[in-house]
Amino acid sequence: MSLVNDIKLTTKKAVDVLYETSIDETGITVSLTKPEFEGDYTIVLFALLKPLKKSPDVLGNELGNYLLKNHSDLFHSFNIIKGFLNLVIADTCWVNFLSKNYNNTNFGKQNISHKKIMVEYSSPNTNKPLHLGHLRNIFLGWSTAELSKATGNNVIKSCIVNDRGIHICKSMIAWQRFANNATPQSTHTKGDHFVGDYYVKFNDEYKKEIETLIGKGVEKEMAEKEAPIMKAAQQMLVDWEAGKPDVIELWSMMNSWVYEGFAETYKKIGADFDKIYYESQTYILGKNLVEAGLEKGIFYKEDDGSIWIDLTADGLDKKIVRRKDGTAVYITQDIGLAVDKYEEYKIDENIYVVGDEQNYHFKVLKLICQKMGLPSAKGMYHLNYGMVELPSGKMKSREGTVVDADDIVAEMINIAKQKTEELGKVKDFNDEELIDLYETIGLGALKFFLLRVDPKKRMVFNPEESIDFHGFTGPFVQYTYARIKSVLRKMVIAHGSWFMENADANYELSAMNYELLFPLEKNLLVQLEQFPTIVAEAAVYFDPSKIALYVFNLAKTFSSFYTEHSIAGAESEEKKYLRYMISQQTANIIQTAMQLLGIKVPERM
RNA sequence: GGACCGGUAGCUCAGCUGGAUAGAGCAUCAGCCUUCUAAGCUGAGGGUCAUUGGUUCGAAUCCAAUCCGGUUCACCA
Repeated sequence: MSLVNDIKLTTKKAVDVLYETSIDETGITVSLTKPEFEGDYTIVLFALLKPLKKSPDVLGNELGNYLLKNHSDLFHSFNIIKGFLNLVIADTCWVNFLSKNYNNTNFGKQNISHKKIMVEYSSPNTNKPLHLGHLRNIFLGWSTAELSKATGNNVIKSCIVNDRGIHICKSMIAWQRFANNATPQSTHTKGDHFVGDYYVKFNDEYKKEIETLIGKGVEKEMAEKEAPIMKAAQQMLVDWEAGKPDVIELWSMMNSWVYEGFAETYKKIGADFDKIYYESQTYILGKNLVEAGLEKGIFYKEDDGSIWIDLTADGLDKKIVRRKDGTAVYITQDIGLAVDKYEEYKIDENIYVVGDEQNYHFKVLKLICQKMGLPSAKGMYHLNYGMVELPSGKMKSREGTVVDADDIVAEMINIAKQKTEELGKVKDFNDEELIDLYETIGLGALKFFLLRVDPKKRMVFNPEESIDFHGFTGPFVQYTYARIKSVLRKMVIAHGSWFMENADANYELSAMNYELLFPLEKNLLVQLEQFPTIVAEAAVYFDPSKIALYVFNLAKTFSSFYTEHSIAGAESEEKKYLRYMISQQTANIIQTAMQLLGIKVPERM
């Protein structure tokens, strides 16, 4: 139970007793007291004035006096400024909180929700390597899943591999024609990059063929349709769905190259999945469902044989669900997959982490599932996020402006290496420890950068200015953690671990009085206490940026505190224990918060 | 054209379920390492919260209109 909640509930009770009026505690606004006023938390009285027919001063005084008298364990004093009732929380309350939780490495994790949730993320196409946009997706999906777990849910991380479709056929055609049987091994190229090169090659050839046709006097639109290489790709898709052995063989071989490449990247960035779906396996179920829907009259057939659904009555358009040549489109397999997931896991919620450019697609998908009466429609939620853009605008693979995932990861790690070497603080590390540290910092910087902004908003990445290691960044938080751990190690050496681990027992709570906590100590305690609330909020809104912001602010406050007050050399034994406990809990929370973002923290850096 | 999303400091972003004088980081400038790690700390400058109107005790926050930017409405995925 959070302190803010306690304040709300006691206030509700106070109003009940004092005025015999029942109010909803969610209607009580409790906020942090502004630094320029005395107090920790503030009850905003305006909303209560009318129903209780009181002036701000009278209500504030009556309420304040009641709270003080009946909850002296919680409140120390109060003051009223205009319509704001500022409450000073009792120091014993803070210290009790601290001694109860400072050694709990799971503090912040809670058991308040019990749903079965699938989070689908990453979901790559197997025709090209991952790029920066995928990284935002992956970090967001992974973190969201962990946040959901941290509030008690049973979470299944899943991934749909888009391993079939016309785009895959494009790489296949290009490889057939231009590769001379080259392989990733023979060219020493990472498999996903290798296949991606042929996807690019296809588009180059396609463009050339269009130009040739236009040169012969063919209309542009016609040329795009009739280019031989495109025809070949389309034929290959038909052959694939028909199960033509040589096509299937080529397809499996090229996909296996891509999977090897992806596996390497996933391992590097710490992505993992409990269940992997392949579109090549779900699309048939989708096609069958379309067939069934056609019989039920949910879909209709055009004269050319294509199958559609008319959503104009719902304010949307008509949507194709099967091509005239009988092959499945993107949405066909998504219908199948939704059913598949539900049948196997009976999930309460089915979260799709997919970019906001597909908002319309998911609106349509959910609507189709609803119209088909599928139980899986209910829990569908499209967790959409904004695109990662360059200062010049959208990343475009055709213009070569895509920031490759492997490249940016390698670059971040390299920058971490350079900076670490410049600072020269870990000269005694062996090679293994160094590599580990560079990865921790480099990936920490990258993940934090991508997770610190509201997922819903599109974000700009400027490759010219490399990602910062100062300020609101992963390395700053990691550095704060390393500094805390350094102090804690020294204190354990000086006092012995048993002594420090039982700091609360050695600390005389009774000696506390209000003047004892310095502002920075108090600020830290206030922030530490809020952590579980932040975790719950971030989980509910699927928003890791709330964690990033919180942990940064915590680290910032700690850094000020660290500069202002000595921990190991505190002015009294009491203060030493107090600050030890504060430091210990801050470290624990930083570690937990960063873990929820998928970021490791180093003991030294 | 329809639908949806966004516009806050030079730049990148918080704040948006209405509350006190709108906050961070970067960049700029000025300070701080014989004291627990300076990837740090302290301070300064920097704002018509796109515009206009409305709702009310109170609006960056809610509503409407307008302007600007984006996404989408594919027999691509």
